[in-house]
Amino acid sequence: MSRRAVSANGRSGHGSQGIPEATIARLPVYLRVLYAFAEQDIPTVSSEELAAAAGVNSAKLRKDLSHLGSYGTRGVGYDVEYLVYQVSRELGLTQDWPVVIVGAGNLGRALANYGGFASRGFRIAAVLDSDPEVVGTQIAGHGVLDVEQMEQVVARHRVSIGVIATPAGTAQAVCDRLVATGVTSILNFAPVVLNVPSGVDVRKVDLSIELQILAFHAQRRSVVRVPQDAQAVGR
Amino acid sequence: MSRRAVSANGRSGHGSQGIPEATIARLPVYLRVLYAFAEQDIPTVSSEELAAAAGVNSAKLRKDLSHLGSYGTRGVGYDVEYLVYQVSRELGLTQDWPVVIVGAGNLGRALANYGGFASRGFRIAAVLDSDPEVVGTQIAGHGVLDVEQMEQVVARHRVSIGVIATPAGTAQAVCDRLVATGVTSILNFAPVVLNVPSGVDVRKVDLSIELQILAFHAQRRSVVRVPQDAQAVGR
DNA sequence: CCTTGTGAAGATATTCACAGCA
DNA sequence: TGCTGTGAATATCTTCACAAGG
Repeated sequence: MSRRAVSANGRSGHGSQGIPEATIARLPVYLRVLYAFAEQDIPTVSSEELAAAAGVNSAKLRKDLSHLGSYGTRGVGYDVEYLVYQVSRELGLTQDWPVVIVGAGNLGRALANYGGFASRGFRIAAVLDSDPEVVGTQIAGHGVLDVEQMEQVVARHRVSIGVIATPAGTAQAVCDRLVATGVTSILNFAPVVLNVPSGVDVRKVDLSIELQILAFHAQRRSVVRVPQDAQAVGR
Repeated sequence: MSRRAVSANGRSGHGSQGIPEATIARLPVYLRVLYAFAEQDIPTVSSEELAAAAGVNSAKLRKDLSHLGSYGTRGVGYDVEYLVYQVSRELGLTQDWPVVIVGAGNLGRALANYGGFASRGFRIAAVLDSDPEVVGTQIAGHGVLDVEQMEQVVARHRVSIGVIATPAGTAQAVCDRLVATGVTSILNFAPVVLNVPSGVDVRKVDLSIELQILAFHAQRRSVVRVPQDAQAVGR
């Protein structure tokens, strides 16, 4: 799956320390499901219900949540509102994260228009591109700026998260430049392995890798006909 | 990380059996790097070189490759061409995978235009949408078809991989319908947990989850100033 | 009672370190 | 000699199963 750079054992000084990476990766899913429960005005959920909705088993969910603290009530379950707050806080979503998107092609446009982007904590500070044809056009309410303005944009909006949606060929150069301006978290959609100095966190989203993993399993299925129930599914 | 449904221990009859899931997830990266070496006409690579380019450590790379067989030469390294072939074969990329994309919004368009899509094994059989405004328009050389034609398209092109690029609200319905027509591998871009019967493999790509994981680490970094070298990076 | 929180067991994954072979 | 392939050691993650507690 994805790339992780920072070793994540910074051991925070306050309450919770050393939350496992695998747990971190699931918290956003729990959070989304919790919001769904909240919207239906459901006040409390059991680990069983939450787990089912999130597609994991309940022991795992309980252990995950136990890393944040003891926020449940035995015999009852978890208070939805309260847990939303605690998970949000743990993920750092109680603060605002200005994001800069580099690359205003099809993908950049899709990202800028993606609803879940603006919601809950993330805000597009700017969309940048190097193509003079594209610079100046309007995308999701943002005028596309020239990539030359990266330094000013990052400084002015205190951007710490950069999204790379450029072609593979320019991704490393864009990345270097983002890092040079002080961006320390990068989400990379270009199909290349980025080289970054230590202290910079890179995550990768790669369509073709996902497809290839699917192909592997599909092939496997068609080669050996799997016995009826030698399969497990995420509920 | 991502979701995996099939338990993947089908134990194939021929040479290789039981390749770990973590290894499978890295093979596409190795493959991409190998292609880059091949393009530069480099005939052989050591595990050290390959690992560096792929952003992993060399012991891991060697162990990964050892699951496919003994394709290296001690004292020399791996033959690039040969390894490309072996990895491709293992991933099932020596055959053609027709893919149907459901949802022709910004994201669907971006996916259809994504170059790496058409390359190496994957072929867009059709792009479907339910919006009469969109049906009939042209995307990346494909006329958008009505989602009502899903069954015919899947049958005619023997599609086994479906990509869901619809809004969250309709994703489950689209998924159910794909499954009903016989699609057993699904790549989901909608921010929902899909329910599928056993035997169907779902992978999820979720922008906002990746952002939230980045936010967690970014917050962590800003709260506790990490000692200079208590960090490890993917090269 | 019912459900959380968690030690302990088990399963996977990573890394080390070196034997074995070209 | 140099690099692969791999047992053994370690670290991480998942699952079980039950004590603790509202």
